[in-house]
Amino acid sequence: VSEIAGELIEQRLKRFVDVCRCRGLKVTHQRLEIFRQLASTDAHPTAEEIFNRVRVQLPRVSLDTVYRTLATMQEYGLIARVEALDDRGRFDANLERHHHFVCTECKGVSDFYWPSLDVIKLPREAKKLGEVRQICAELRGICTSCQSQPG
Amino acid sequence: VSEIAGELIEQRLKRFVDVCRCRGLKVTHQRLEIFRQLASTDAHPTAEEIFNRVRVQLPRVSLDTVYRTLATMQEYGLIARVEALDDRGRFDANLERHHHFVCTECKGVSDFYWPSLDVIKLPREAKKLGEVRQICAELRGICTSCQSQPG
DNA sequence: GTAAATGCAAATGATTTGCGGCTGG
DNA sequence: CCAGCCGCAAATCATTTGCATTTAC
Repeated sequence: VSEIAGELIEQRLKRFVDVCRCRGLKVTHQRLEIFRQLASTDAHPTAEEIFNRVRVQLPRVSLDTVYRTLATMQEYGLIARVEALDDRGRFDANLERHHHFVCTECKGVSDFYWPSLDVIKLPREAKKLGEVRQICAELRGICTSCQSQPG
Repeated sequence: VSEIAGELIEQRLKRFVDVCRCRGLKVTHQRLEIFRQLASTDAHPTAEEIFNRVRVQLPRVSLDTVYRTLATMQEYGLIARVEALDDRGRFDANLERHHHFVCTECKGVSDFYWPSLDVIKLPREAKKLGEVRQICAELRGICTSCQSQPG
């Protein structure tokens, strides 16, 4: 979990605004701020975490707007929804093909890249199940942060 | 999604009863029937689906008992909980190390085995995130059944 | 007999929705 | 202007919990 470069945030925001304009989505303060918060982190926040951050800038925003906005953004391919180990949905503005490391201790999710997985040979048995479009890897283990702070 | 051999079901039930006895879990009708239903399918049913099947044999069973029982069984390593594409939890009596094929159309989950994934070289980047204990692969695509029945 | 398990009903927590008012284009 | 968006409050859906009763061992 680290900072996202301001340059990358700007680039993501630009694309966001462009896509909204092209597709007829209104660029409201709420949508901008929700997207900005998501684009500024790689921590895969939940809707509630995003809500709490957006609140600082827009105190009148409501949690249901955050949910509605995240759902809309996902529909339009502007963000991704991550299925994590705990029950709540988590969101991600990183749309580059990547995989997840999930800490079984703190439930934190980190991204990593693994291009060779896209050209790996699948077991015959798997191919028989259907047409495979994507291979998603999830590494489970203990993150460095949890290793250093036992308990 | 196919039938499970009666022999395998019996084997799973035997282990279930043995583990319950050893660990002091009472072998109730409800627990037996819930486990039997789960051991008899590879369709990764939800709690509600299991409830509906168990109901046929035990009409007085309640949904909360099914939830409680599934949670207990998971704690004792008797079954596994599967995180799927939709929101509800799904359960599995197959405890052999395996991976999942998820159909993005019908949300169905199928098991397959991929032993070579356990000895694969991880990207350096991934190793830096923490101690990897397990690699879980999820293949996403269209299952043969959805391919043949378009719509 | 007794602790654990169950059924019932009510609570919870995340997410969704109906609706009247607000606002970006 | 006005369709789309928002905030509010109430609904929904999966899952959990408190409690009195029943049951496996």
